[in-house]
Amino acid sequence: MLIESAFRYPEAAIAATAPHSPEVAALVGAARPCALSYYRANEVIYAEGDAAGPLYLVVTGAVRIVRLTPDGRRQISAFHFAGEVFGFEAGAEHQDYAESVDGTGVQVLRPQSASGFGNCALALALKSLERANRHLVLLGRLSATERMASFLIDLTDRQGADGFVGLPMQRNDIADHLGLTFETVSRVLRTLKDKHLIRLARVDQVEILDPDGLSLLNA
Amino acid sequence: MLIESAFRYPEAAIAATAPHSPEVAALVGAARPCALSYYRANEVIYAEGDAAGPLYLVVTGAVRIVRLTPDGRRQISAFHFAGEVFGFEAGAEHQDYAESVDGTGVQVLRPQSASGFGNCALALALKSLERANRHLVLLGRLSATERMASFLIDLTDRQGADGFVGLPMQRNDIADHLGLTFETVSRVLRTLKDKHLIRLARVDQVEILDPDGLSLLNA
DNA sequence: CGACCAATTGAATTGATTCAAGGTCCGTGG
DNA sequence: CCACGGACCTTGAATCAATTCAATTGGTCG
Repeated sequence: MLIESAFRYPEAAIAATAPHSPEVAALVGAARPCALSYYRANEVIYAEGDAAGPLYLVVTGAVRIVRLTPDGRRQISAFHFAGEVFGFEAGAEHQDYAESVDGTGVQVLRPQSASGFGNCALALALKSLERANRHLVLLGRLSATERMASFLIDLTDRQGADGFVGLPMQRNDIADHLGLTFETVSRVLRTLKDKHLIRLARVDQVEILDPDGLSLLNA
Repeated sequence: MLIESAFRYPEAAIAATAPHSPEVAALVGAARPCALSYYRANEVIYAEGDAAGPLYLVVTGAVRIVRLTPDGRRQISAFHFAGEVFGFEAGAEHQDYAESVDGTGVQVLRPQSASGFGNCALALALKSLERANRHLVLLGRLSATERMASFLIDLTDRQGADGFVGLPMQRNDIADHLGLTFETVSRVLRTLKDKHLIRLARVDQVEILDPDGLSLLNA
């Protein structure tokens, strides 16, 4: 949907491979070695209509998975960070877009032994399904504040950080992920700040001051 | 969550097996024969915390998949009808409830050959994922009217009916699936009726008068 | 420095909810 | 057979959370 070129990068430019979960390690083992691609911000990794098949491992950076309504409204079904796998598709063609959020290194995974790959893929597909199902609750039943609290807690858990959470995506992306407008995202962050639950160290970095307080808002 | 007993029923009481999709047929082939259970309305098929593993094939009736927030708000992540498979779970324990909506026959599927079963399961798990992702767009970005139109079109497609759609679940269930209140569901159905897009033959049966008109509202 | 894009903040609007009556349907018991 | 009770559904009026519209501020890059 945006700029298209995805040029190769010297592997050295990509940070040391993130530690993988057992499921990801198994999948990588069952895949044959493929290109490691680097994308700058807002490039298309695959588009709606592209042939599905290979999976993708995020090595560095962040990826957003995007669906558009016919009239252009946007829903980001998920973000993926280093160590996570995306690209699952039921049919022959992708129904969504995968785009880099920031500078992003992506490893393509193609099946080596068909059966082994499939079995590893199942575990990860089920994780994606679980994620999606939890997000359905968020979109269907949580208030704006609760959505943001959930999102921040989720990011904290996945980034395994020290109380700081990176927000590499812009407010608009967060809004389209949480089913809100970017103005509301901005306002909610302000109220969380006013309640001393978070601190906005930078526009793209949040410090979690009170994880328990945030959890109470979570749902 | 509700009444617990699930008694066995004579197989004859259950209508002739619905024609299965190729994926479902393959899964049934790779499963060892297991109990066919009958549930009356609003019984629990599995609960949050129950051990995951087996899959379930809906033979007759309808099933709802439910998640609850800590304070009791409810999101129905999916409905399943005859010929559909549910019960996918990433971890060892279910994170949601499966409940019968009306009188429902369910076939339990347990792996016979581990690998064959897993490969068949992947295709169906991906279908569930695709469904969930489409529902994310509905919850995140569609208006109440659009949600209802989408829901009715989806049911039409899945029930393969002649312009009539059964609504075996009550308004409250529809609301908790579409992220609305039951009053809003009622009101939206009224406005669709006033626009001559549908007719409420009975409270649980909708006639689609103008599929194209509905599709225009779809998104 | 100036231009541009993203983020914040404020004020007015609105779609959906909440609260509150009724109405309909159906099974049960007199 | 019909009256009653309860569960579900419909409809109306008032409210509210989030959006829309509109500036303004902040940050980055040539």
